Amino acid sequence: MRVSTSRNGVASERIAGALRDSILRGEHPPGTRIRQEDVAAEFGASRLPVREAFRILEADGLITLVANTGAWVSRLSLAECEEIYQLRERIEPLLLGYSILNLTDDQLTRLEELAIAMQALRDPEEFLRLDREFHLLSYAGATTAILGDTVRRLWNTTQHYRRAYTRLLDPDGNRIVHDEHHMLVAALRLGDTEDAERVLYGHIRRTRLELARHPTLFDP
Amino acid sequence: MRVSTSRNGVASERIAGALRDSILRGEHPPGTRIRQEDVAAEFGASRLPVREAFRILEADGLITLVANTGAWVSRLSLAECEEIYQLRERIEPLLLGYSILNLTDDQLTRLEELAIAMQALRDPEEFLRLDREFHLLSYAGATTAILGDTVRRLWNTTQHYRRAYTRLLDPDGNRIVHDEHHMLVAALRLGDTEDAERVLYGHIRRTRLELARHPTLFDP
DNA sequence: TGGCGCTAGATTGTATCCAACGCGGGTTCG
DNA sequence: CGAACCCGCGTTGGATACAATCTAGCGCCA
Repeated sequence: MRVSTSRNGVASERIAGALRDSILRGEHPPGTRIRQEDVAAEFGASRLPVREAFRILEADGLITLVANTGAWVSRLSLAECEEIYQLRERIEPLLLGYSILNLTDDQLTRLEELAIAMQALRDPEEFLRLDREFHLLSYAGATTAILGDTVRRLWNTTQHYRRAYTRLLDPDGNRIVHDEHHMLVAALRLGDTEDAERVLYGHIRRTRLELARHPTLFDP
Repeated sequence: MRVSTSRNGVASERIAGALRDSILRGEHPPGTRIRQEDVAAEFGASRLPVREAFRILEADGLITLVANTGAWVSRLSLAECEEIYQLRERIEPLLLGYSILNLTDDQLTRLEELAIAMQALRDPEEFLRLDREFHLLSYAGATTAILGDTVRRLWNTTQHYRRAYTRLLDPDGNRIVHDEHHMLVAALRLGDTEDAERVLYGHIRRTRLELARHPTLFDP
């Protein structure tokens, strides 16, 4: 999965990238209004590239545009979030299958490091970062374009709720998450596609069920 | 699945919608360059809303933008098309599962009409239109937002290649397609989710394998 | 007192104008 | 004769200026 580097120096894409990152970092929680002029001033540009950036982010599902009215950071209901997780359950094993046989030894080593490092973390923000790196790295062997982009979009739209969930979690109580990560690494090392896909499926599914047990995360 | 009607009168979205339709109708085959000024003149607008429309269509995967250079109607390789079909195999049964129990009698009747009507058609263009209506209607009972949009995007990006494939097909030789459609309708009528999902999976998978037997469709 | 309509301000949508970038043809030099 | 460079044109990218639309707050009236 090719990580789309800031493809070119065009302002609208730079702005879209920076805005995306700041939303993913949680600097603008769902429901926050984003004004064109504010963003334009922040980046020293006119409102024109900002509008194009908004279109890009709308397509990413990160913001919601209403004509003649404005832009807001997208909000998910619990039902929508479950929908996305069910999508992920079915898609990500496929992507992993494309990736598994092309992972290098260095990447496998890094995956194992990440799985170990995550166990010791107490800061939810750090966990979120490493967990994202872990899973996206496990897809790095896939050369697919559409599939990879789709998965990354699903990760992005749910990032805020993953953060909220991680926050209220006991850092020591989610041992099963780490077990699953280690099982995944083991299967990847063996090149055991079937096992890797099944572990990943269960990992995502379990998270979906956990999320559903905390509906208040989705209250406005 | 809610069909997104032209949400509002904003020029950029009207233009995007009209351009999308004309691409889906095959008026601009993959690889065709699309100039901002031409489109602006066609719609009696300035280039500004056209640029926003391009961003929308780029996110749809219908056109490909290159900074400072231009926009082209997106082209798919065989590998990418297979990727999309594998995605569809996994996603559309899920969407169908959301839909099946909410389909009305009228919708089921219409589905049966479509399945019958398609058998008699000799014009590939007509077949394409009805086949699309058939499948999207079978998802009409689903209230999901993200899932429905994702599926529609996958249909849109592959539309041209479905057309090309349909064209070189003997109208009488694809009897199995119609059998599958009828089996699907029967399962939907019974509310047999498992059977409906399996038939749909096989339908999409078989089409993928057929496409793979015609690699020349994807030559530039 | 509560609901409705109106107006002023803010915010978004569009058009016109200028700058920057890429591509292609022609020329020149090895 | 071929290849590299350079310049000019066409196309896209961006900024400013103006029009259209929405929201919020106020006053009026039942």
